[in-house]
Amino acid sequence: MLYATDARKAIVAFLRHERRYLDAATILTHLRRDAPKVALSTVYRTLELLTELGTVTRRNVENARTEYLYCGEVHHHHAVCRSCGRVDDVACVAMDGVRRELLESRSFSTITI
Amino acid sequence: MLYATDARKAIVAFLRHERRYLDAATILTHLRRDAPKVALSTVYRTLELLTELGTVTRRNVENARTEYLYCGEVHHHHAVCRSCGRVDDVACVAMDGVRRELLESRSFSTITI
DNA sequence: CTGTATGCAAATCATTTGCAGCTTA
DNA sequence: TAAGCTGCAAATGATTTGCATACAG
Repeated sequence: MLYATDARKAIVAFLRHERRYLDAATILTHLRRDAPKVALSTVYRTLELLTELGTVTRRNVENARTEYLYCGEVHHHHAVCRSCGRVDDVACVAMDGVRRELLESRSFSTITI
Repeated sequence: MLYATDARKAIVAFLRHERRYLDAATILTHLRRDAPKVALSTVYRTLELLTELGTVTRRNVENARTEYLYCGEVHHHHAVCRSCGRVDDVACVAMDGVRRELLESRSFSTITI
């Protein structure tokens, strides 16, 4: 059984509010406001859990770091602004044309976007 | 001035032959055959250099690792096989349709693929 | 109460860096 | 020879793990 602890609530609430990719250390820093004694390891463990639950996605970036983004449970895609990092949801169906184009332009048998 | 050292020659030759993304440790292991005393730090420094020269591209993958791929100097794209990791070059022009599709499907003003 | 989560510190793992000695041009 | 490399070992930085304690259900 999963426990709804304060640390977890705080992390989810924060990620849900900040709709952009963030790394664990940054999340911890922002968390200090309300939950001052949360440990970095707890942030990592929670992010790992949320990723498994499908509530959060990760991406690997430069300098051997990982960034996390809240994205609910329904499958969709993201458009990320290169200057401010803001993330915009893109409906699944909106990618169909792109997929078709890729399939036609070359000899791919399968394409996963 | 750049020196054409044995370590560098061996690394470039190997990457050129293995047309897939590999991490530094793996490259070193394969290198041991001909050049047994090459250090891991030399592999990293060489990969860094080759990346700056545009001969190699990097990608960030799971577990805080970086993988490198030999790709010459001419700008192009890659199609990567998910099962064997083999890489196929995709001419720049072949991506134009994809770019156009993306521009039309949503309100992007700029797209870099 | 009992299974889960947490904080803390120590352990890992990939990558980087300092430096004295070795090579290439 | 001199500028550029190299290996080695130690330093770094992100992430993970062990463990005894604290907490949710």
